[in-house]
Amino acid sequence: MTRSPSSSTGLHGISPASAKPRRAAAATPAAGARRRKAAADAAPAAGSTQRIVDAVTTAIVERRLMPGTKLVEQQLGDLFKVSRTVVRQALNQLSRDHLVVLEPARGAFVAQPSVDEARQVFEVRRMLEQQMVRQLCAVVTDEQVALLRAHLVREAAAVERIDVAGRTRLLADFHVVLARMLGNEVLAQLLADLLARCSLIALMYQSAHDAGHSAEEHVAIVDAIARRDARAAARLMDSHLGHVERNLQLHPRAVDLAAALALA
Amino acid sequence: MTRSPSSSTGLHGISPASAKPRRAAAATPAAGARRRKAAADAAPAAGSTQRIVDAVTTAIVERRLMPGTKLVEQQLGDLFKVSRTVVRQALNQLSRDHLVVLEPARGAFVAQPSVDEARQVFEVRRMLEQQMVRQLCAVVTDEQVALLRAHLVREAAAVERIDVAGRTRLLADFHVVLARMLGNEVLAQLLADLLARCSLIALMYQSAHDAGHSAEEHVAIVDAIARRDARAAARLMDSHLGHVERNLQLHPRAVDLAAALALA
DNA sequence: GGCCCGCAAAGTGTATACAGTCGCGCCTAA
DNA sequence: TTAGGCGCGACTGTATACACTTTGCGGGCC
Repeated sequence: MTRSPSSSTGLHGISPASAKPRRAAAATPAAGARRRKAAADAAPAAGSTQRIVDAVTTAIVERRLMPGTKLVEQQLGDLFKVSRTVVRQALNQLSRDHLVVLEPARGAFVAQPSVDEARQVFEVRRMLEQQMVRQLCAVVTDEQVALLRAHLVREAAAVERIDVAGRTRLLADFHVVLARMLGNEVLAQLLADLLARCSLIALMYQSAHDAGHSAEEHVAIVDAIARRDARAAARLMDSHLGHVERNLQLHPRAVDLAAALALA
Repeated sequence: MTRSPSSSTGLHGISPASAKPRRAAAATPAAGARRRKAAADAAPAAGSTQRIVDAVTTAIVERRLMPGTKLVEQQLGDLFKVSRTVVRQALNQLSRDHLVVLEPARGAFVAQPSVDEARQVFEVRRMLEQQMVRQLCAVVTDEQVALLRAHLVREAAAVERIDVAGRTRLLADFHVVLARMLGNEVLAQLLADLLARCSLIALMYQSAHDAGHSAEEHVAIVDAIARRDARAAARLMDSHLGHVERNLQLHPRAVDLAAALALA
């Protein structure tokens, strides 16, 4: 199977499409040695298109681009010093990830996931991840459990030092790591997709997502996996996702706008 | 939420991306009020890009484009009377659906899913669909059951008259219809994605996929759903997917090429 | 005073032009 | 005869140019 040598087994940014090989700049003469990379953020030497995708993705996830914001092509092109052609490719990829919405002849906008969509995404996650941990209990090795615990340590550290960006990424990556341990790349990428959408959702409906609580629940899940207790692991994962979803303010939320307008 | 008014509730072609609004030709002068919808195949009056995506998708699924075939941009552009720009957008979408692989600076090729990938796709389908039918049993209405039975009738008819293309589409759509009945569009699109990949996989590793057998199993699943027997439905769905996967020749299959070469 | 029409600026959709890369065949030399 | 290098053709990647659509605004009309 011809797969490009990207995708180290380690965790990466949230950006869902980034996981795949995608595109590598070829014809750009001057694109060789642009290498900056702040933290563990955007892949440094990716193709022009991917660079834009990553930048916009992290910008959205880190709340620097609010939902509904219009993304003008020429504007982005100027910022990244590329032509609209490349920008359009990036926007297409982003729309594929449901992070931006393309309105024909009107432009690209940062997506505003509806409450329904949010619920549906969580529903799918519950289906997938419950089964995932259940199966993982059957095949997991002690070394893998150790890797999970190492991840939990990093999570705790990020929570401790109030590193919002890092902790968000780690909390999401936890779920992708679980998928990878099943050796199922398809599942992992699917989940990465869903997690990116979850980030955007959480961003819109966030009330007070207690990161510490999530981290604790991750610990409990890993404990269950370590005991190979499939039943408990599945139940814990289910309740974990339930907590995360319930922390969002999507449940009752102004059914009639009369009340909402009265407030304003 | 602002959703374009596409996506009638009815079933559509297999093409996974097609489900989404995507793109509607705007700048084309002659693109005003073309609305036809012949069978349920390729939408005739979609945007230029979508037209190409649909055409290539059905071409792949109907075995008119074999895996590994190179898709030259200019060539497609000539065929569809559009510029390479549009063709490239279409190829990008197709690569997003895993139906074609884009090799940087080399071109686009019809994907050749590996055995591993095939197994992973089926694994994910099993996870999703087992839970799906289980939940469906809890909420399904009698009318929905009637709709399912109607679908089964169409399946049987297609099997009867040996309409290969139609029957392939209907057998796949069955699963998407189930997803839609949960009211979960996210799940439905995810599943549509996976099903398109399955079509390509089946195409590569097809031994003797007995359509009649699949149709019968669909009947059994619907029966279980009609009885609201979640346990049985989940079990039947699992075994159904197991049968489909086992019918593919991916399991033992020439581990060392010595034997393969000896045969040749 | 309010509504409708038309115009101009901004922005998207598509086509075309150009630059760089890959692959293949030919030609040369051992 | 064969291995290796070189050049040319074909094709991809990117930038630019142009056509069309949308939209905000101002003036005329009711």
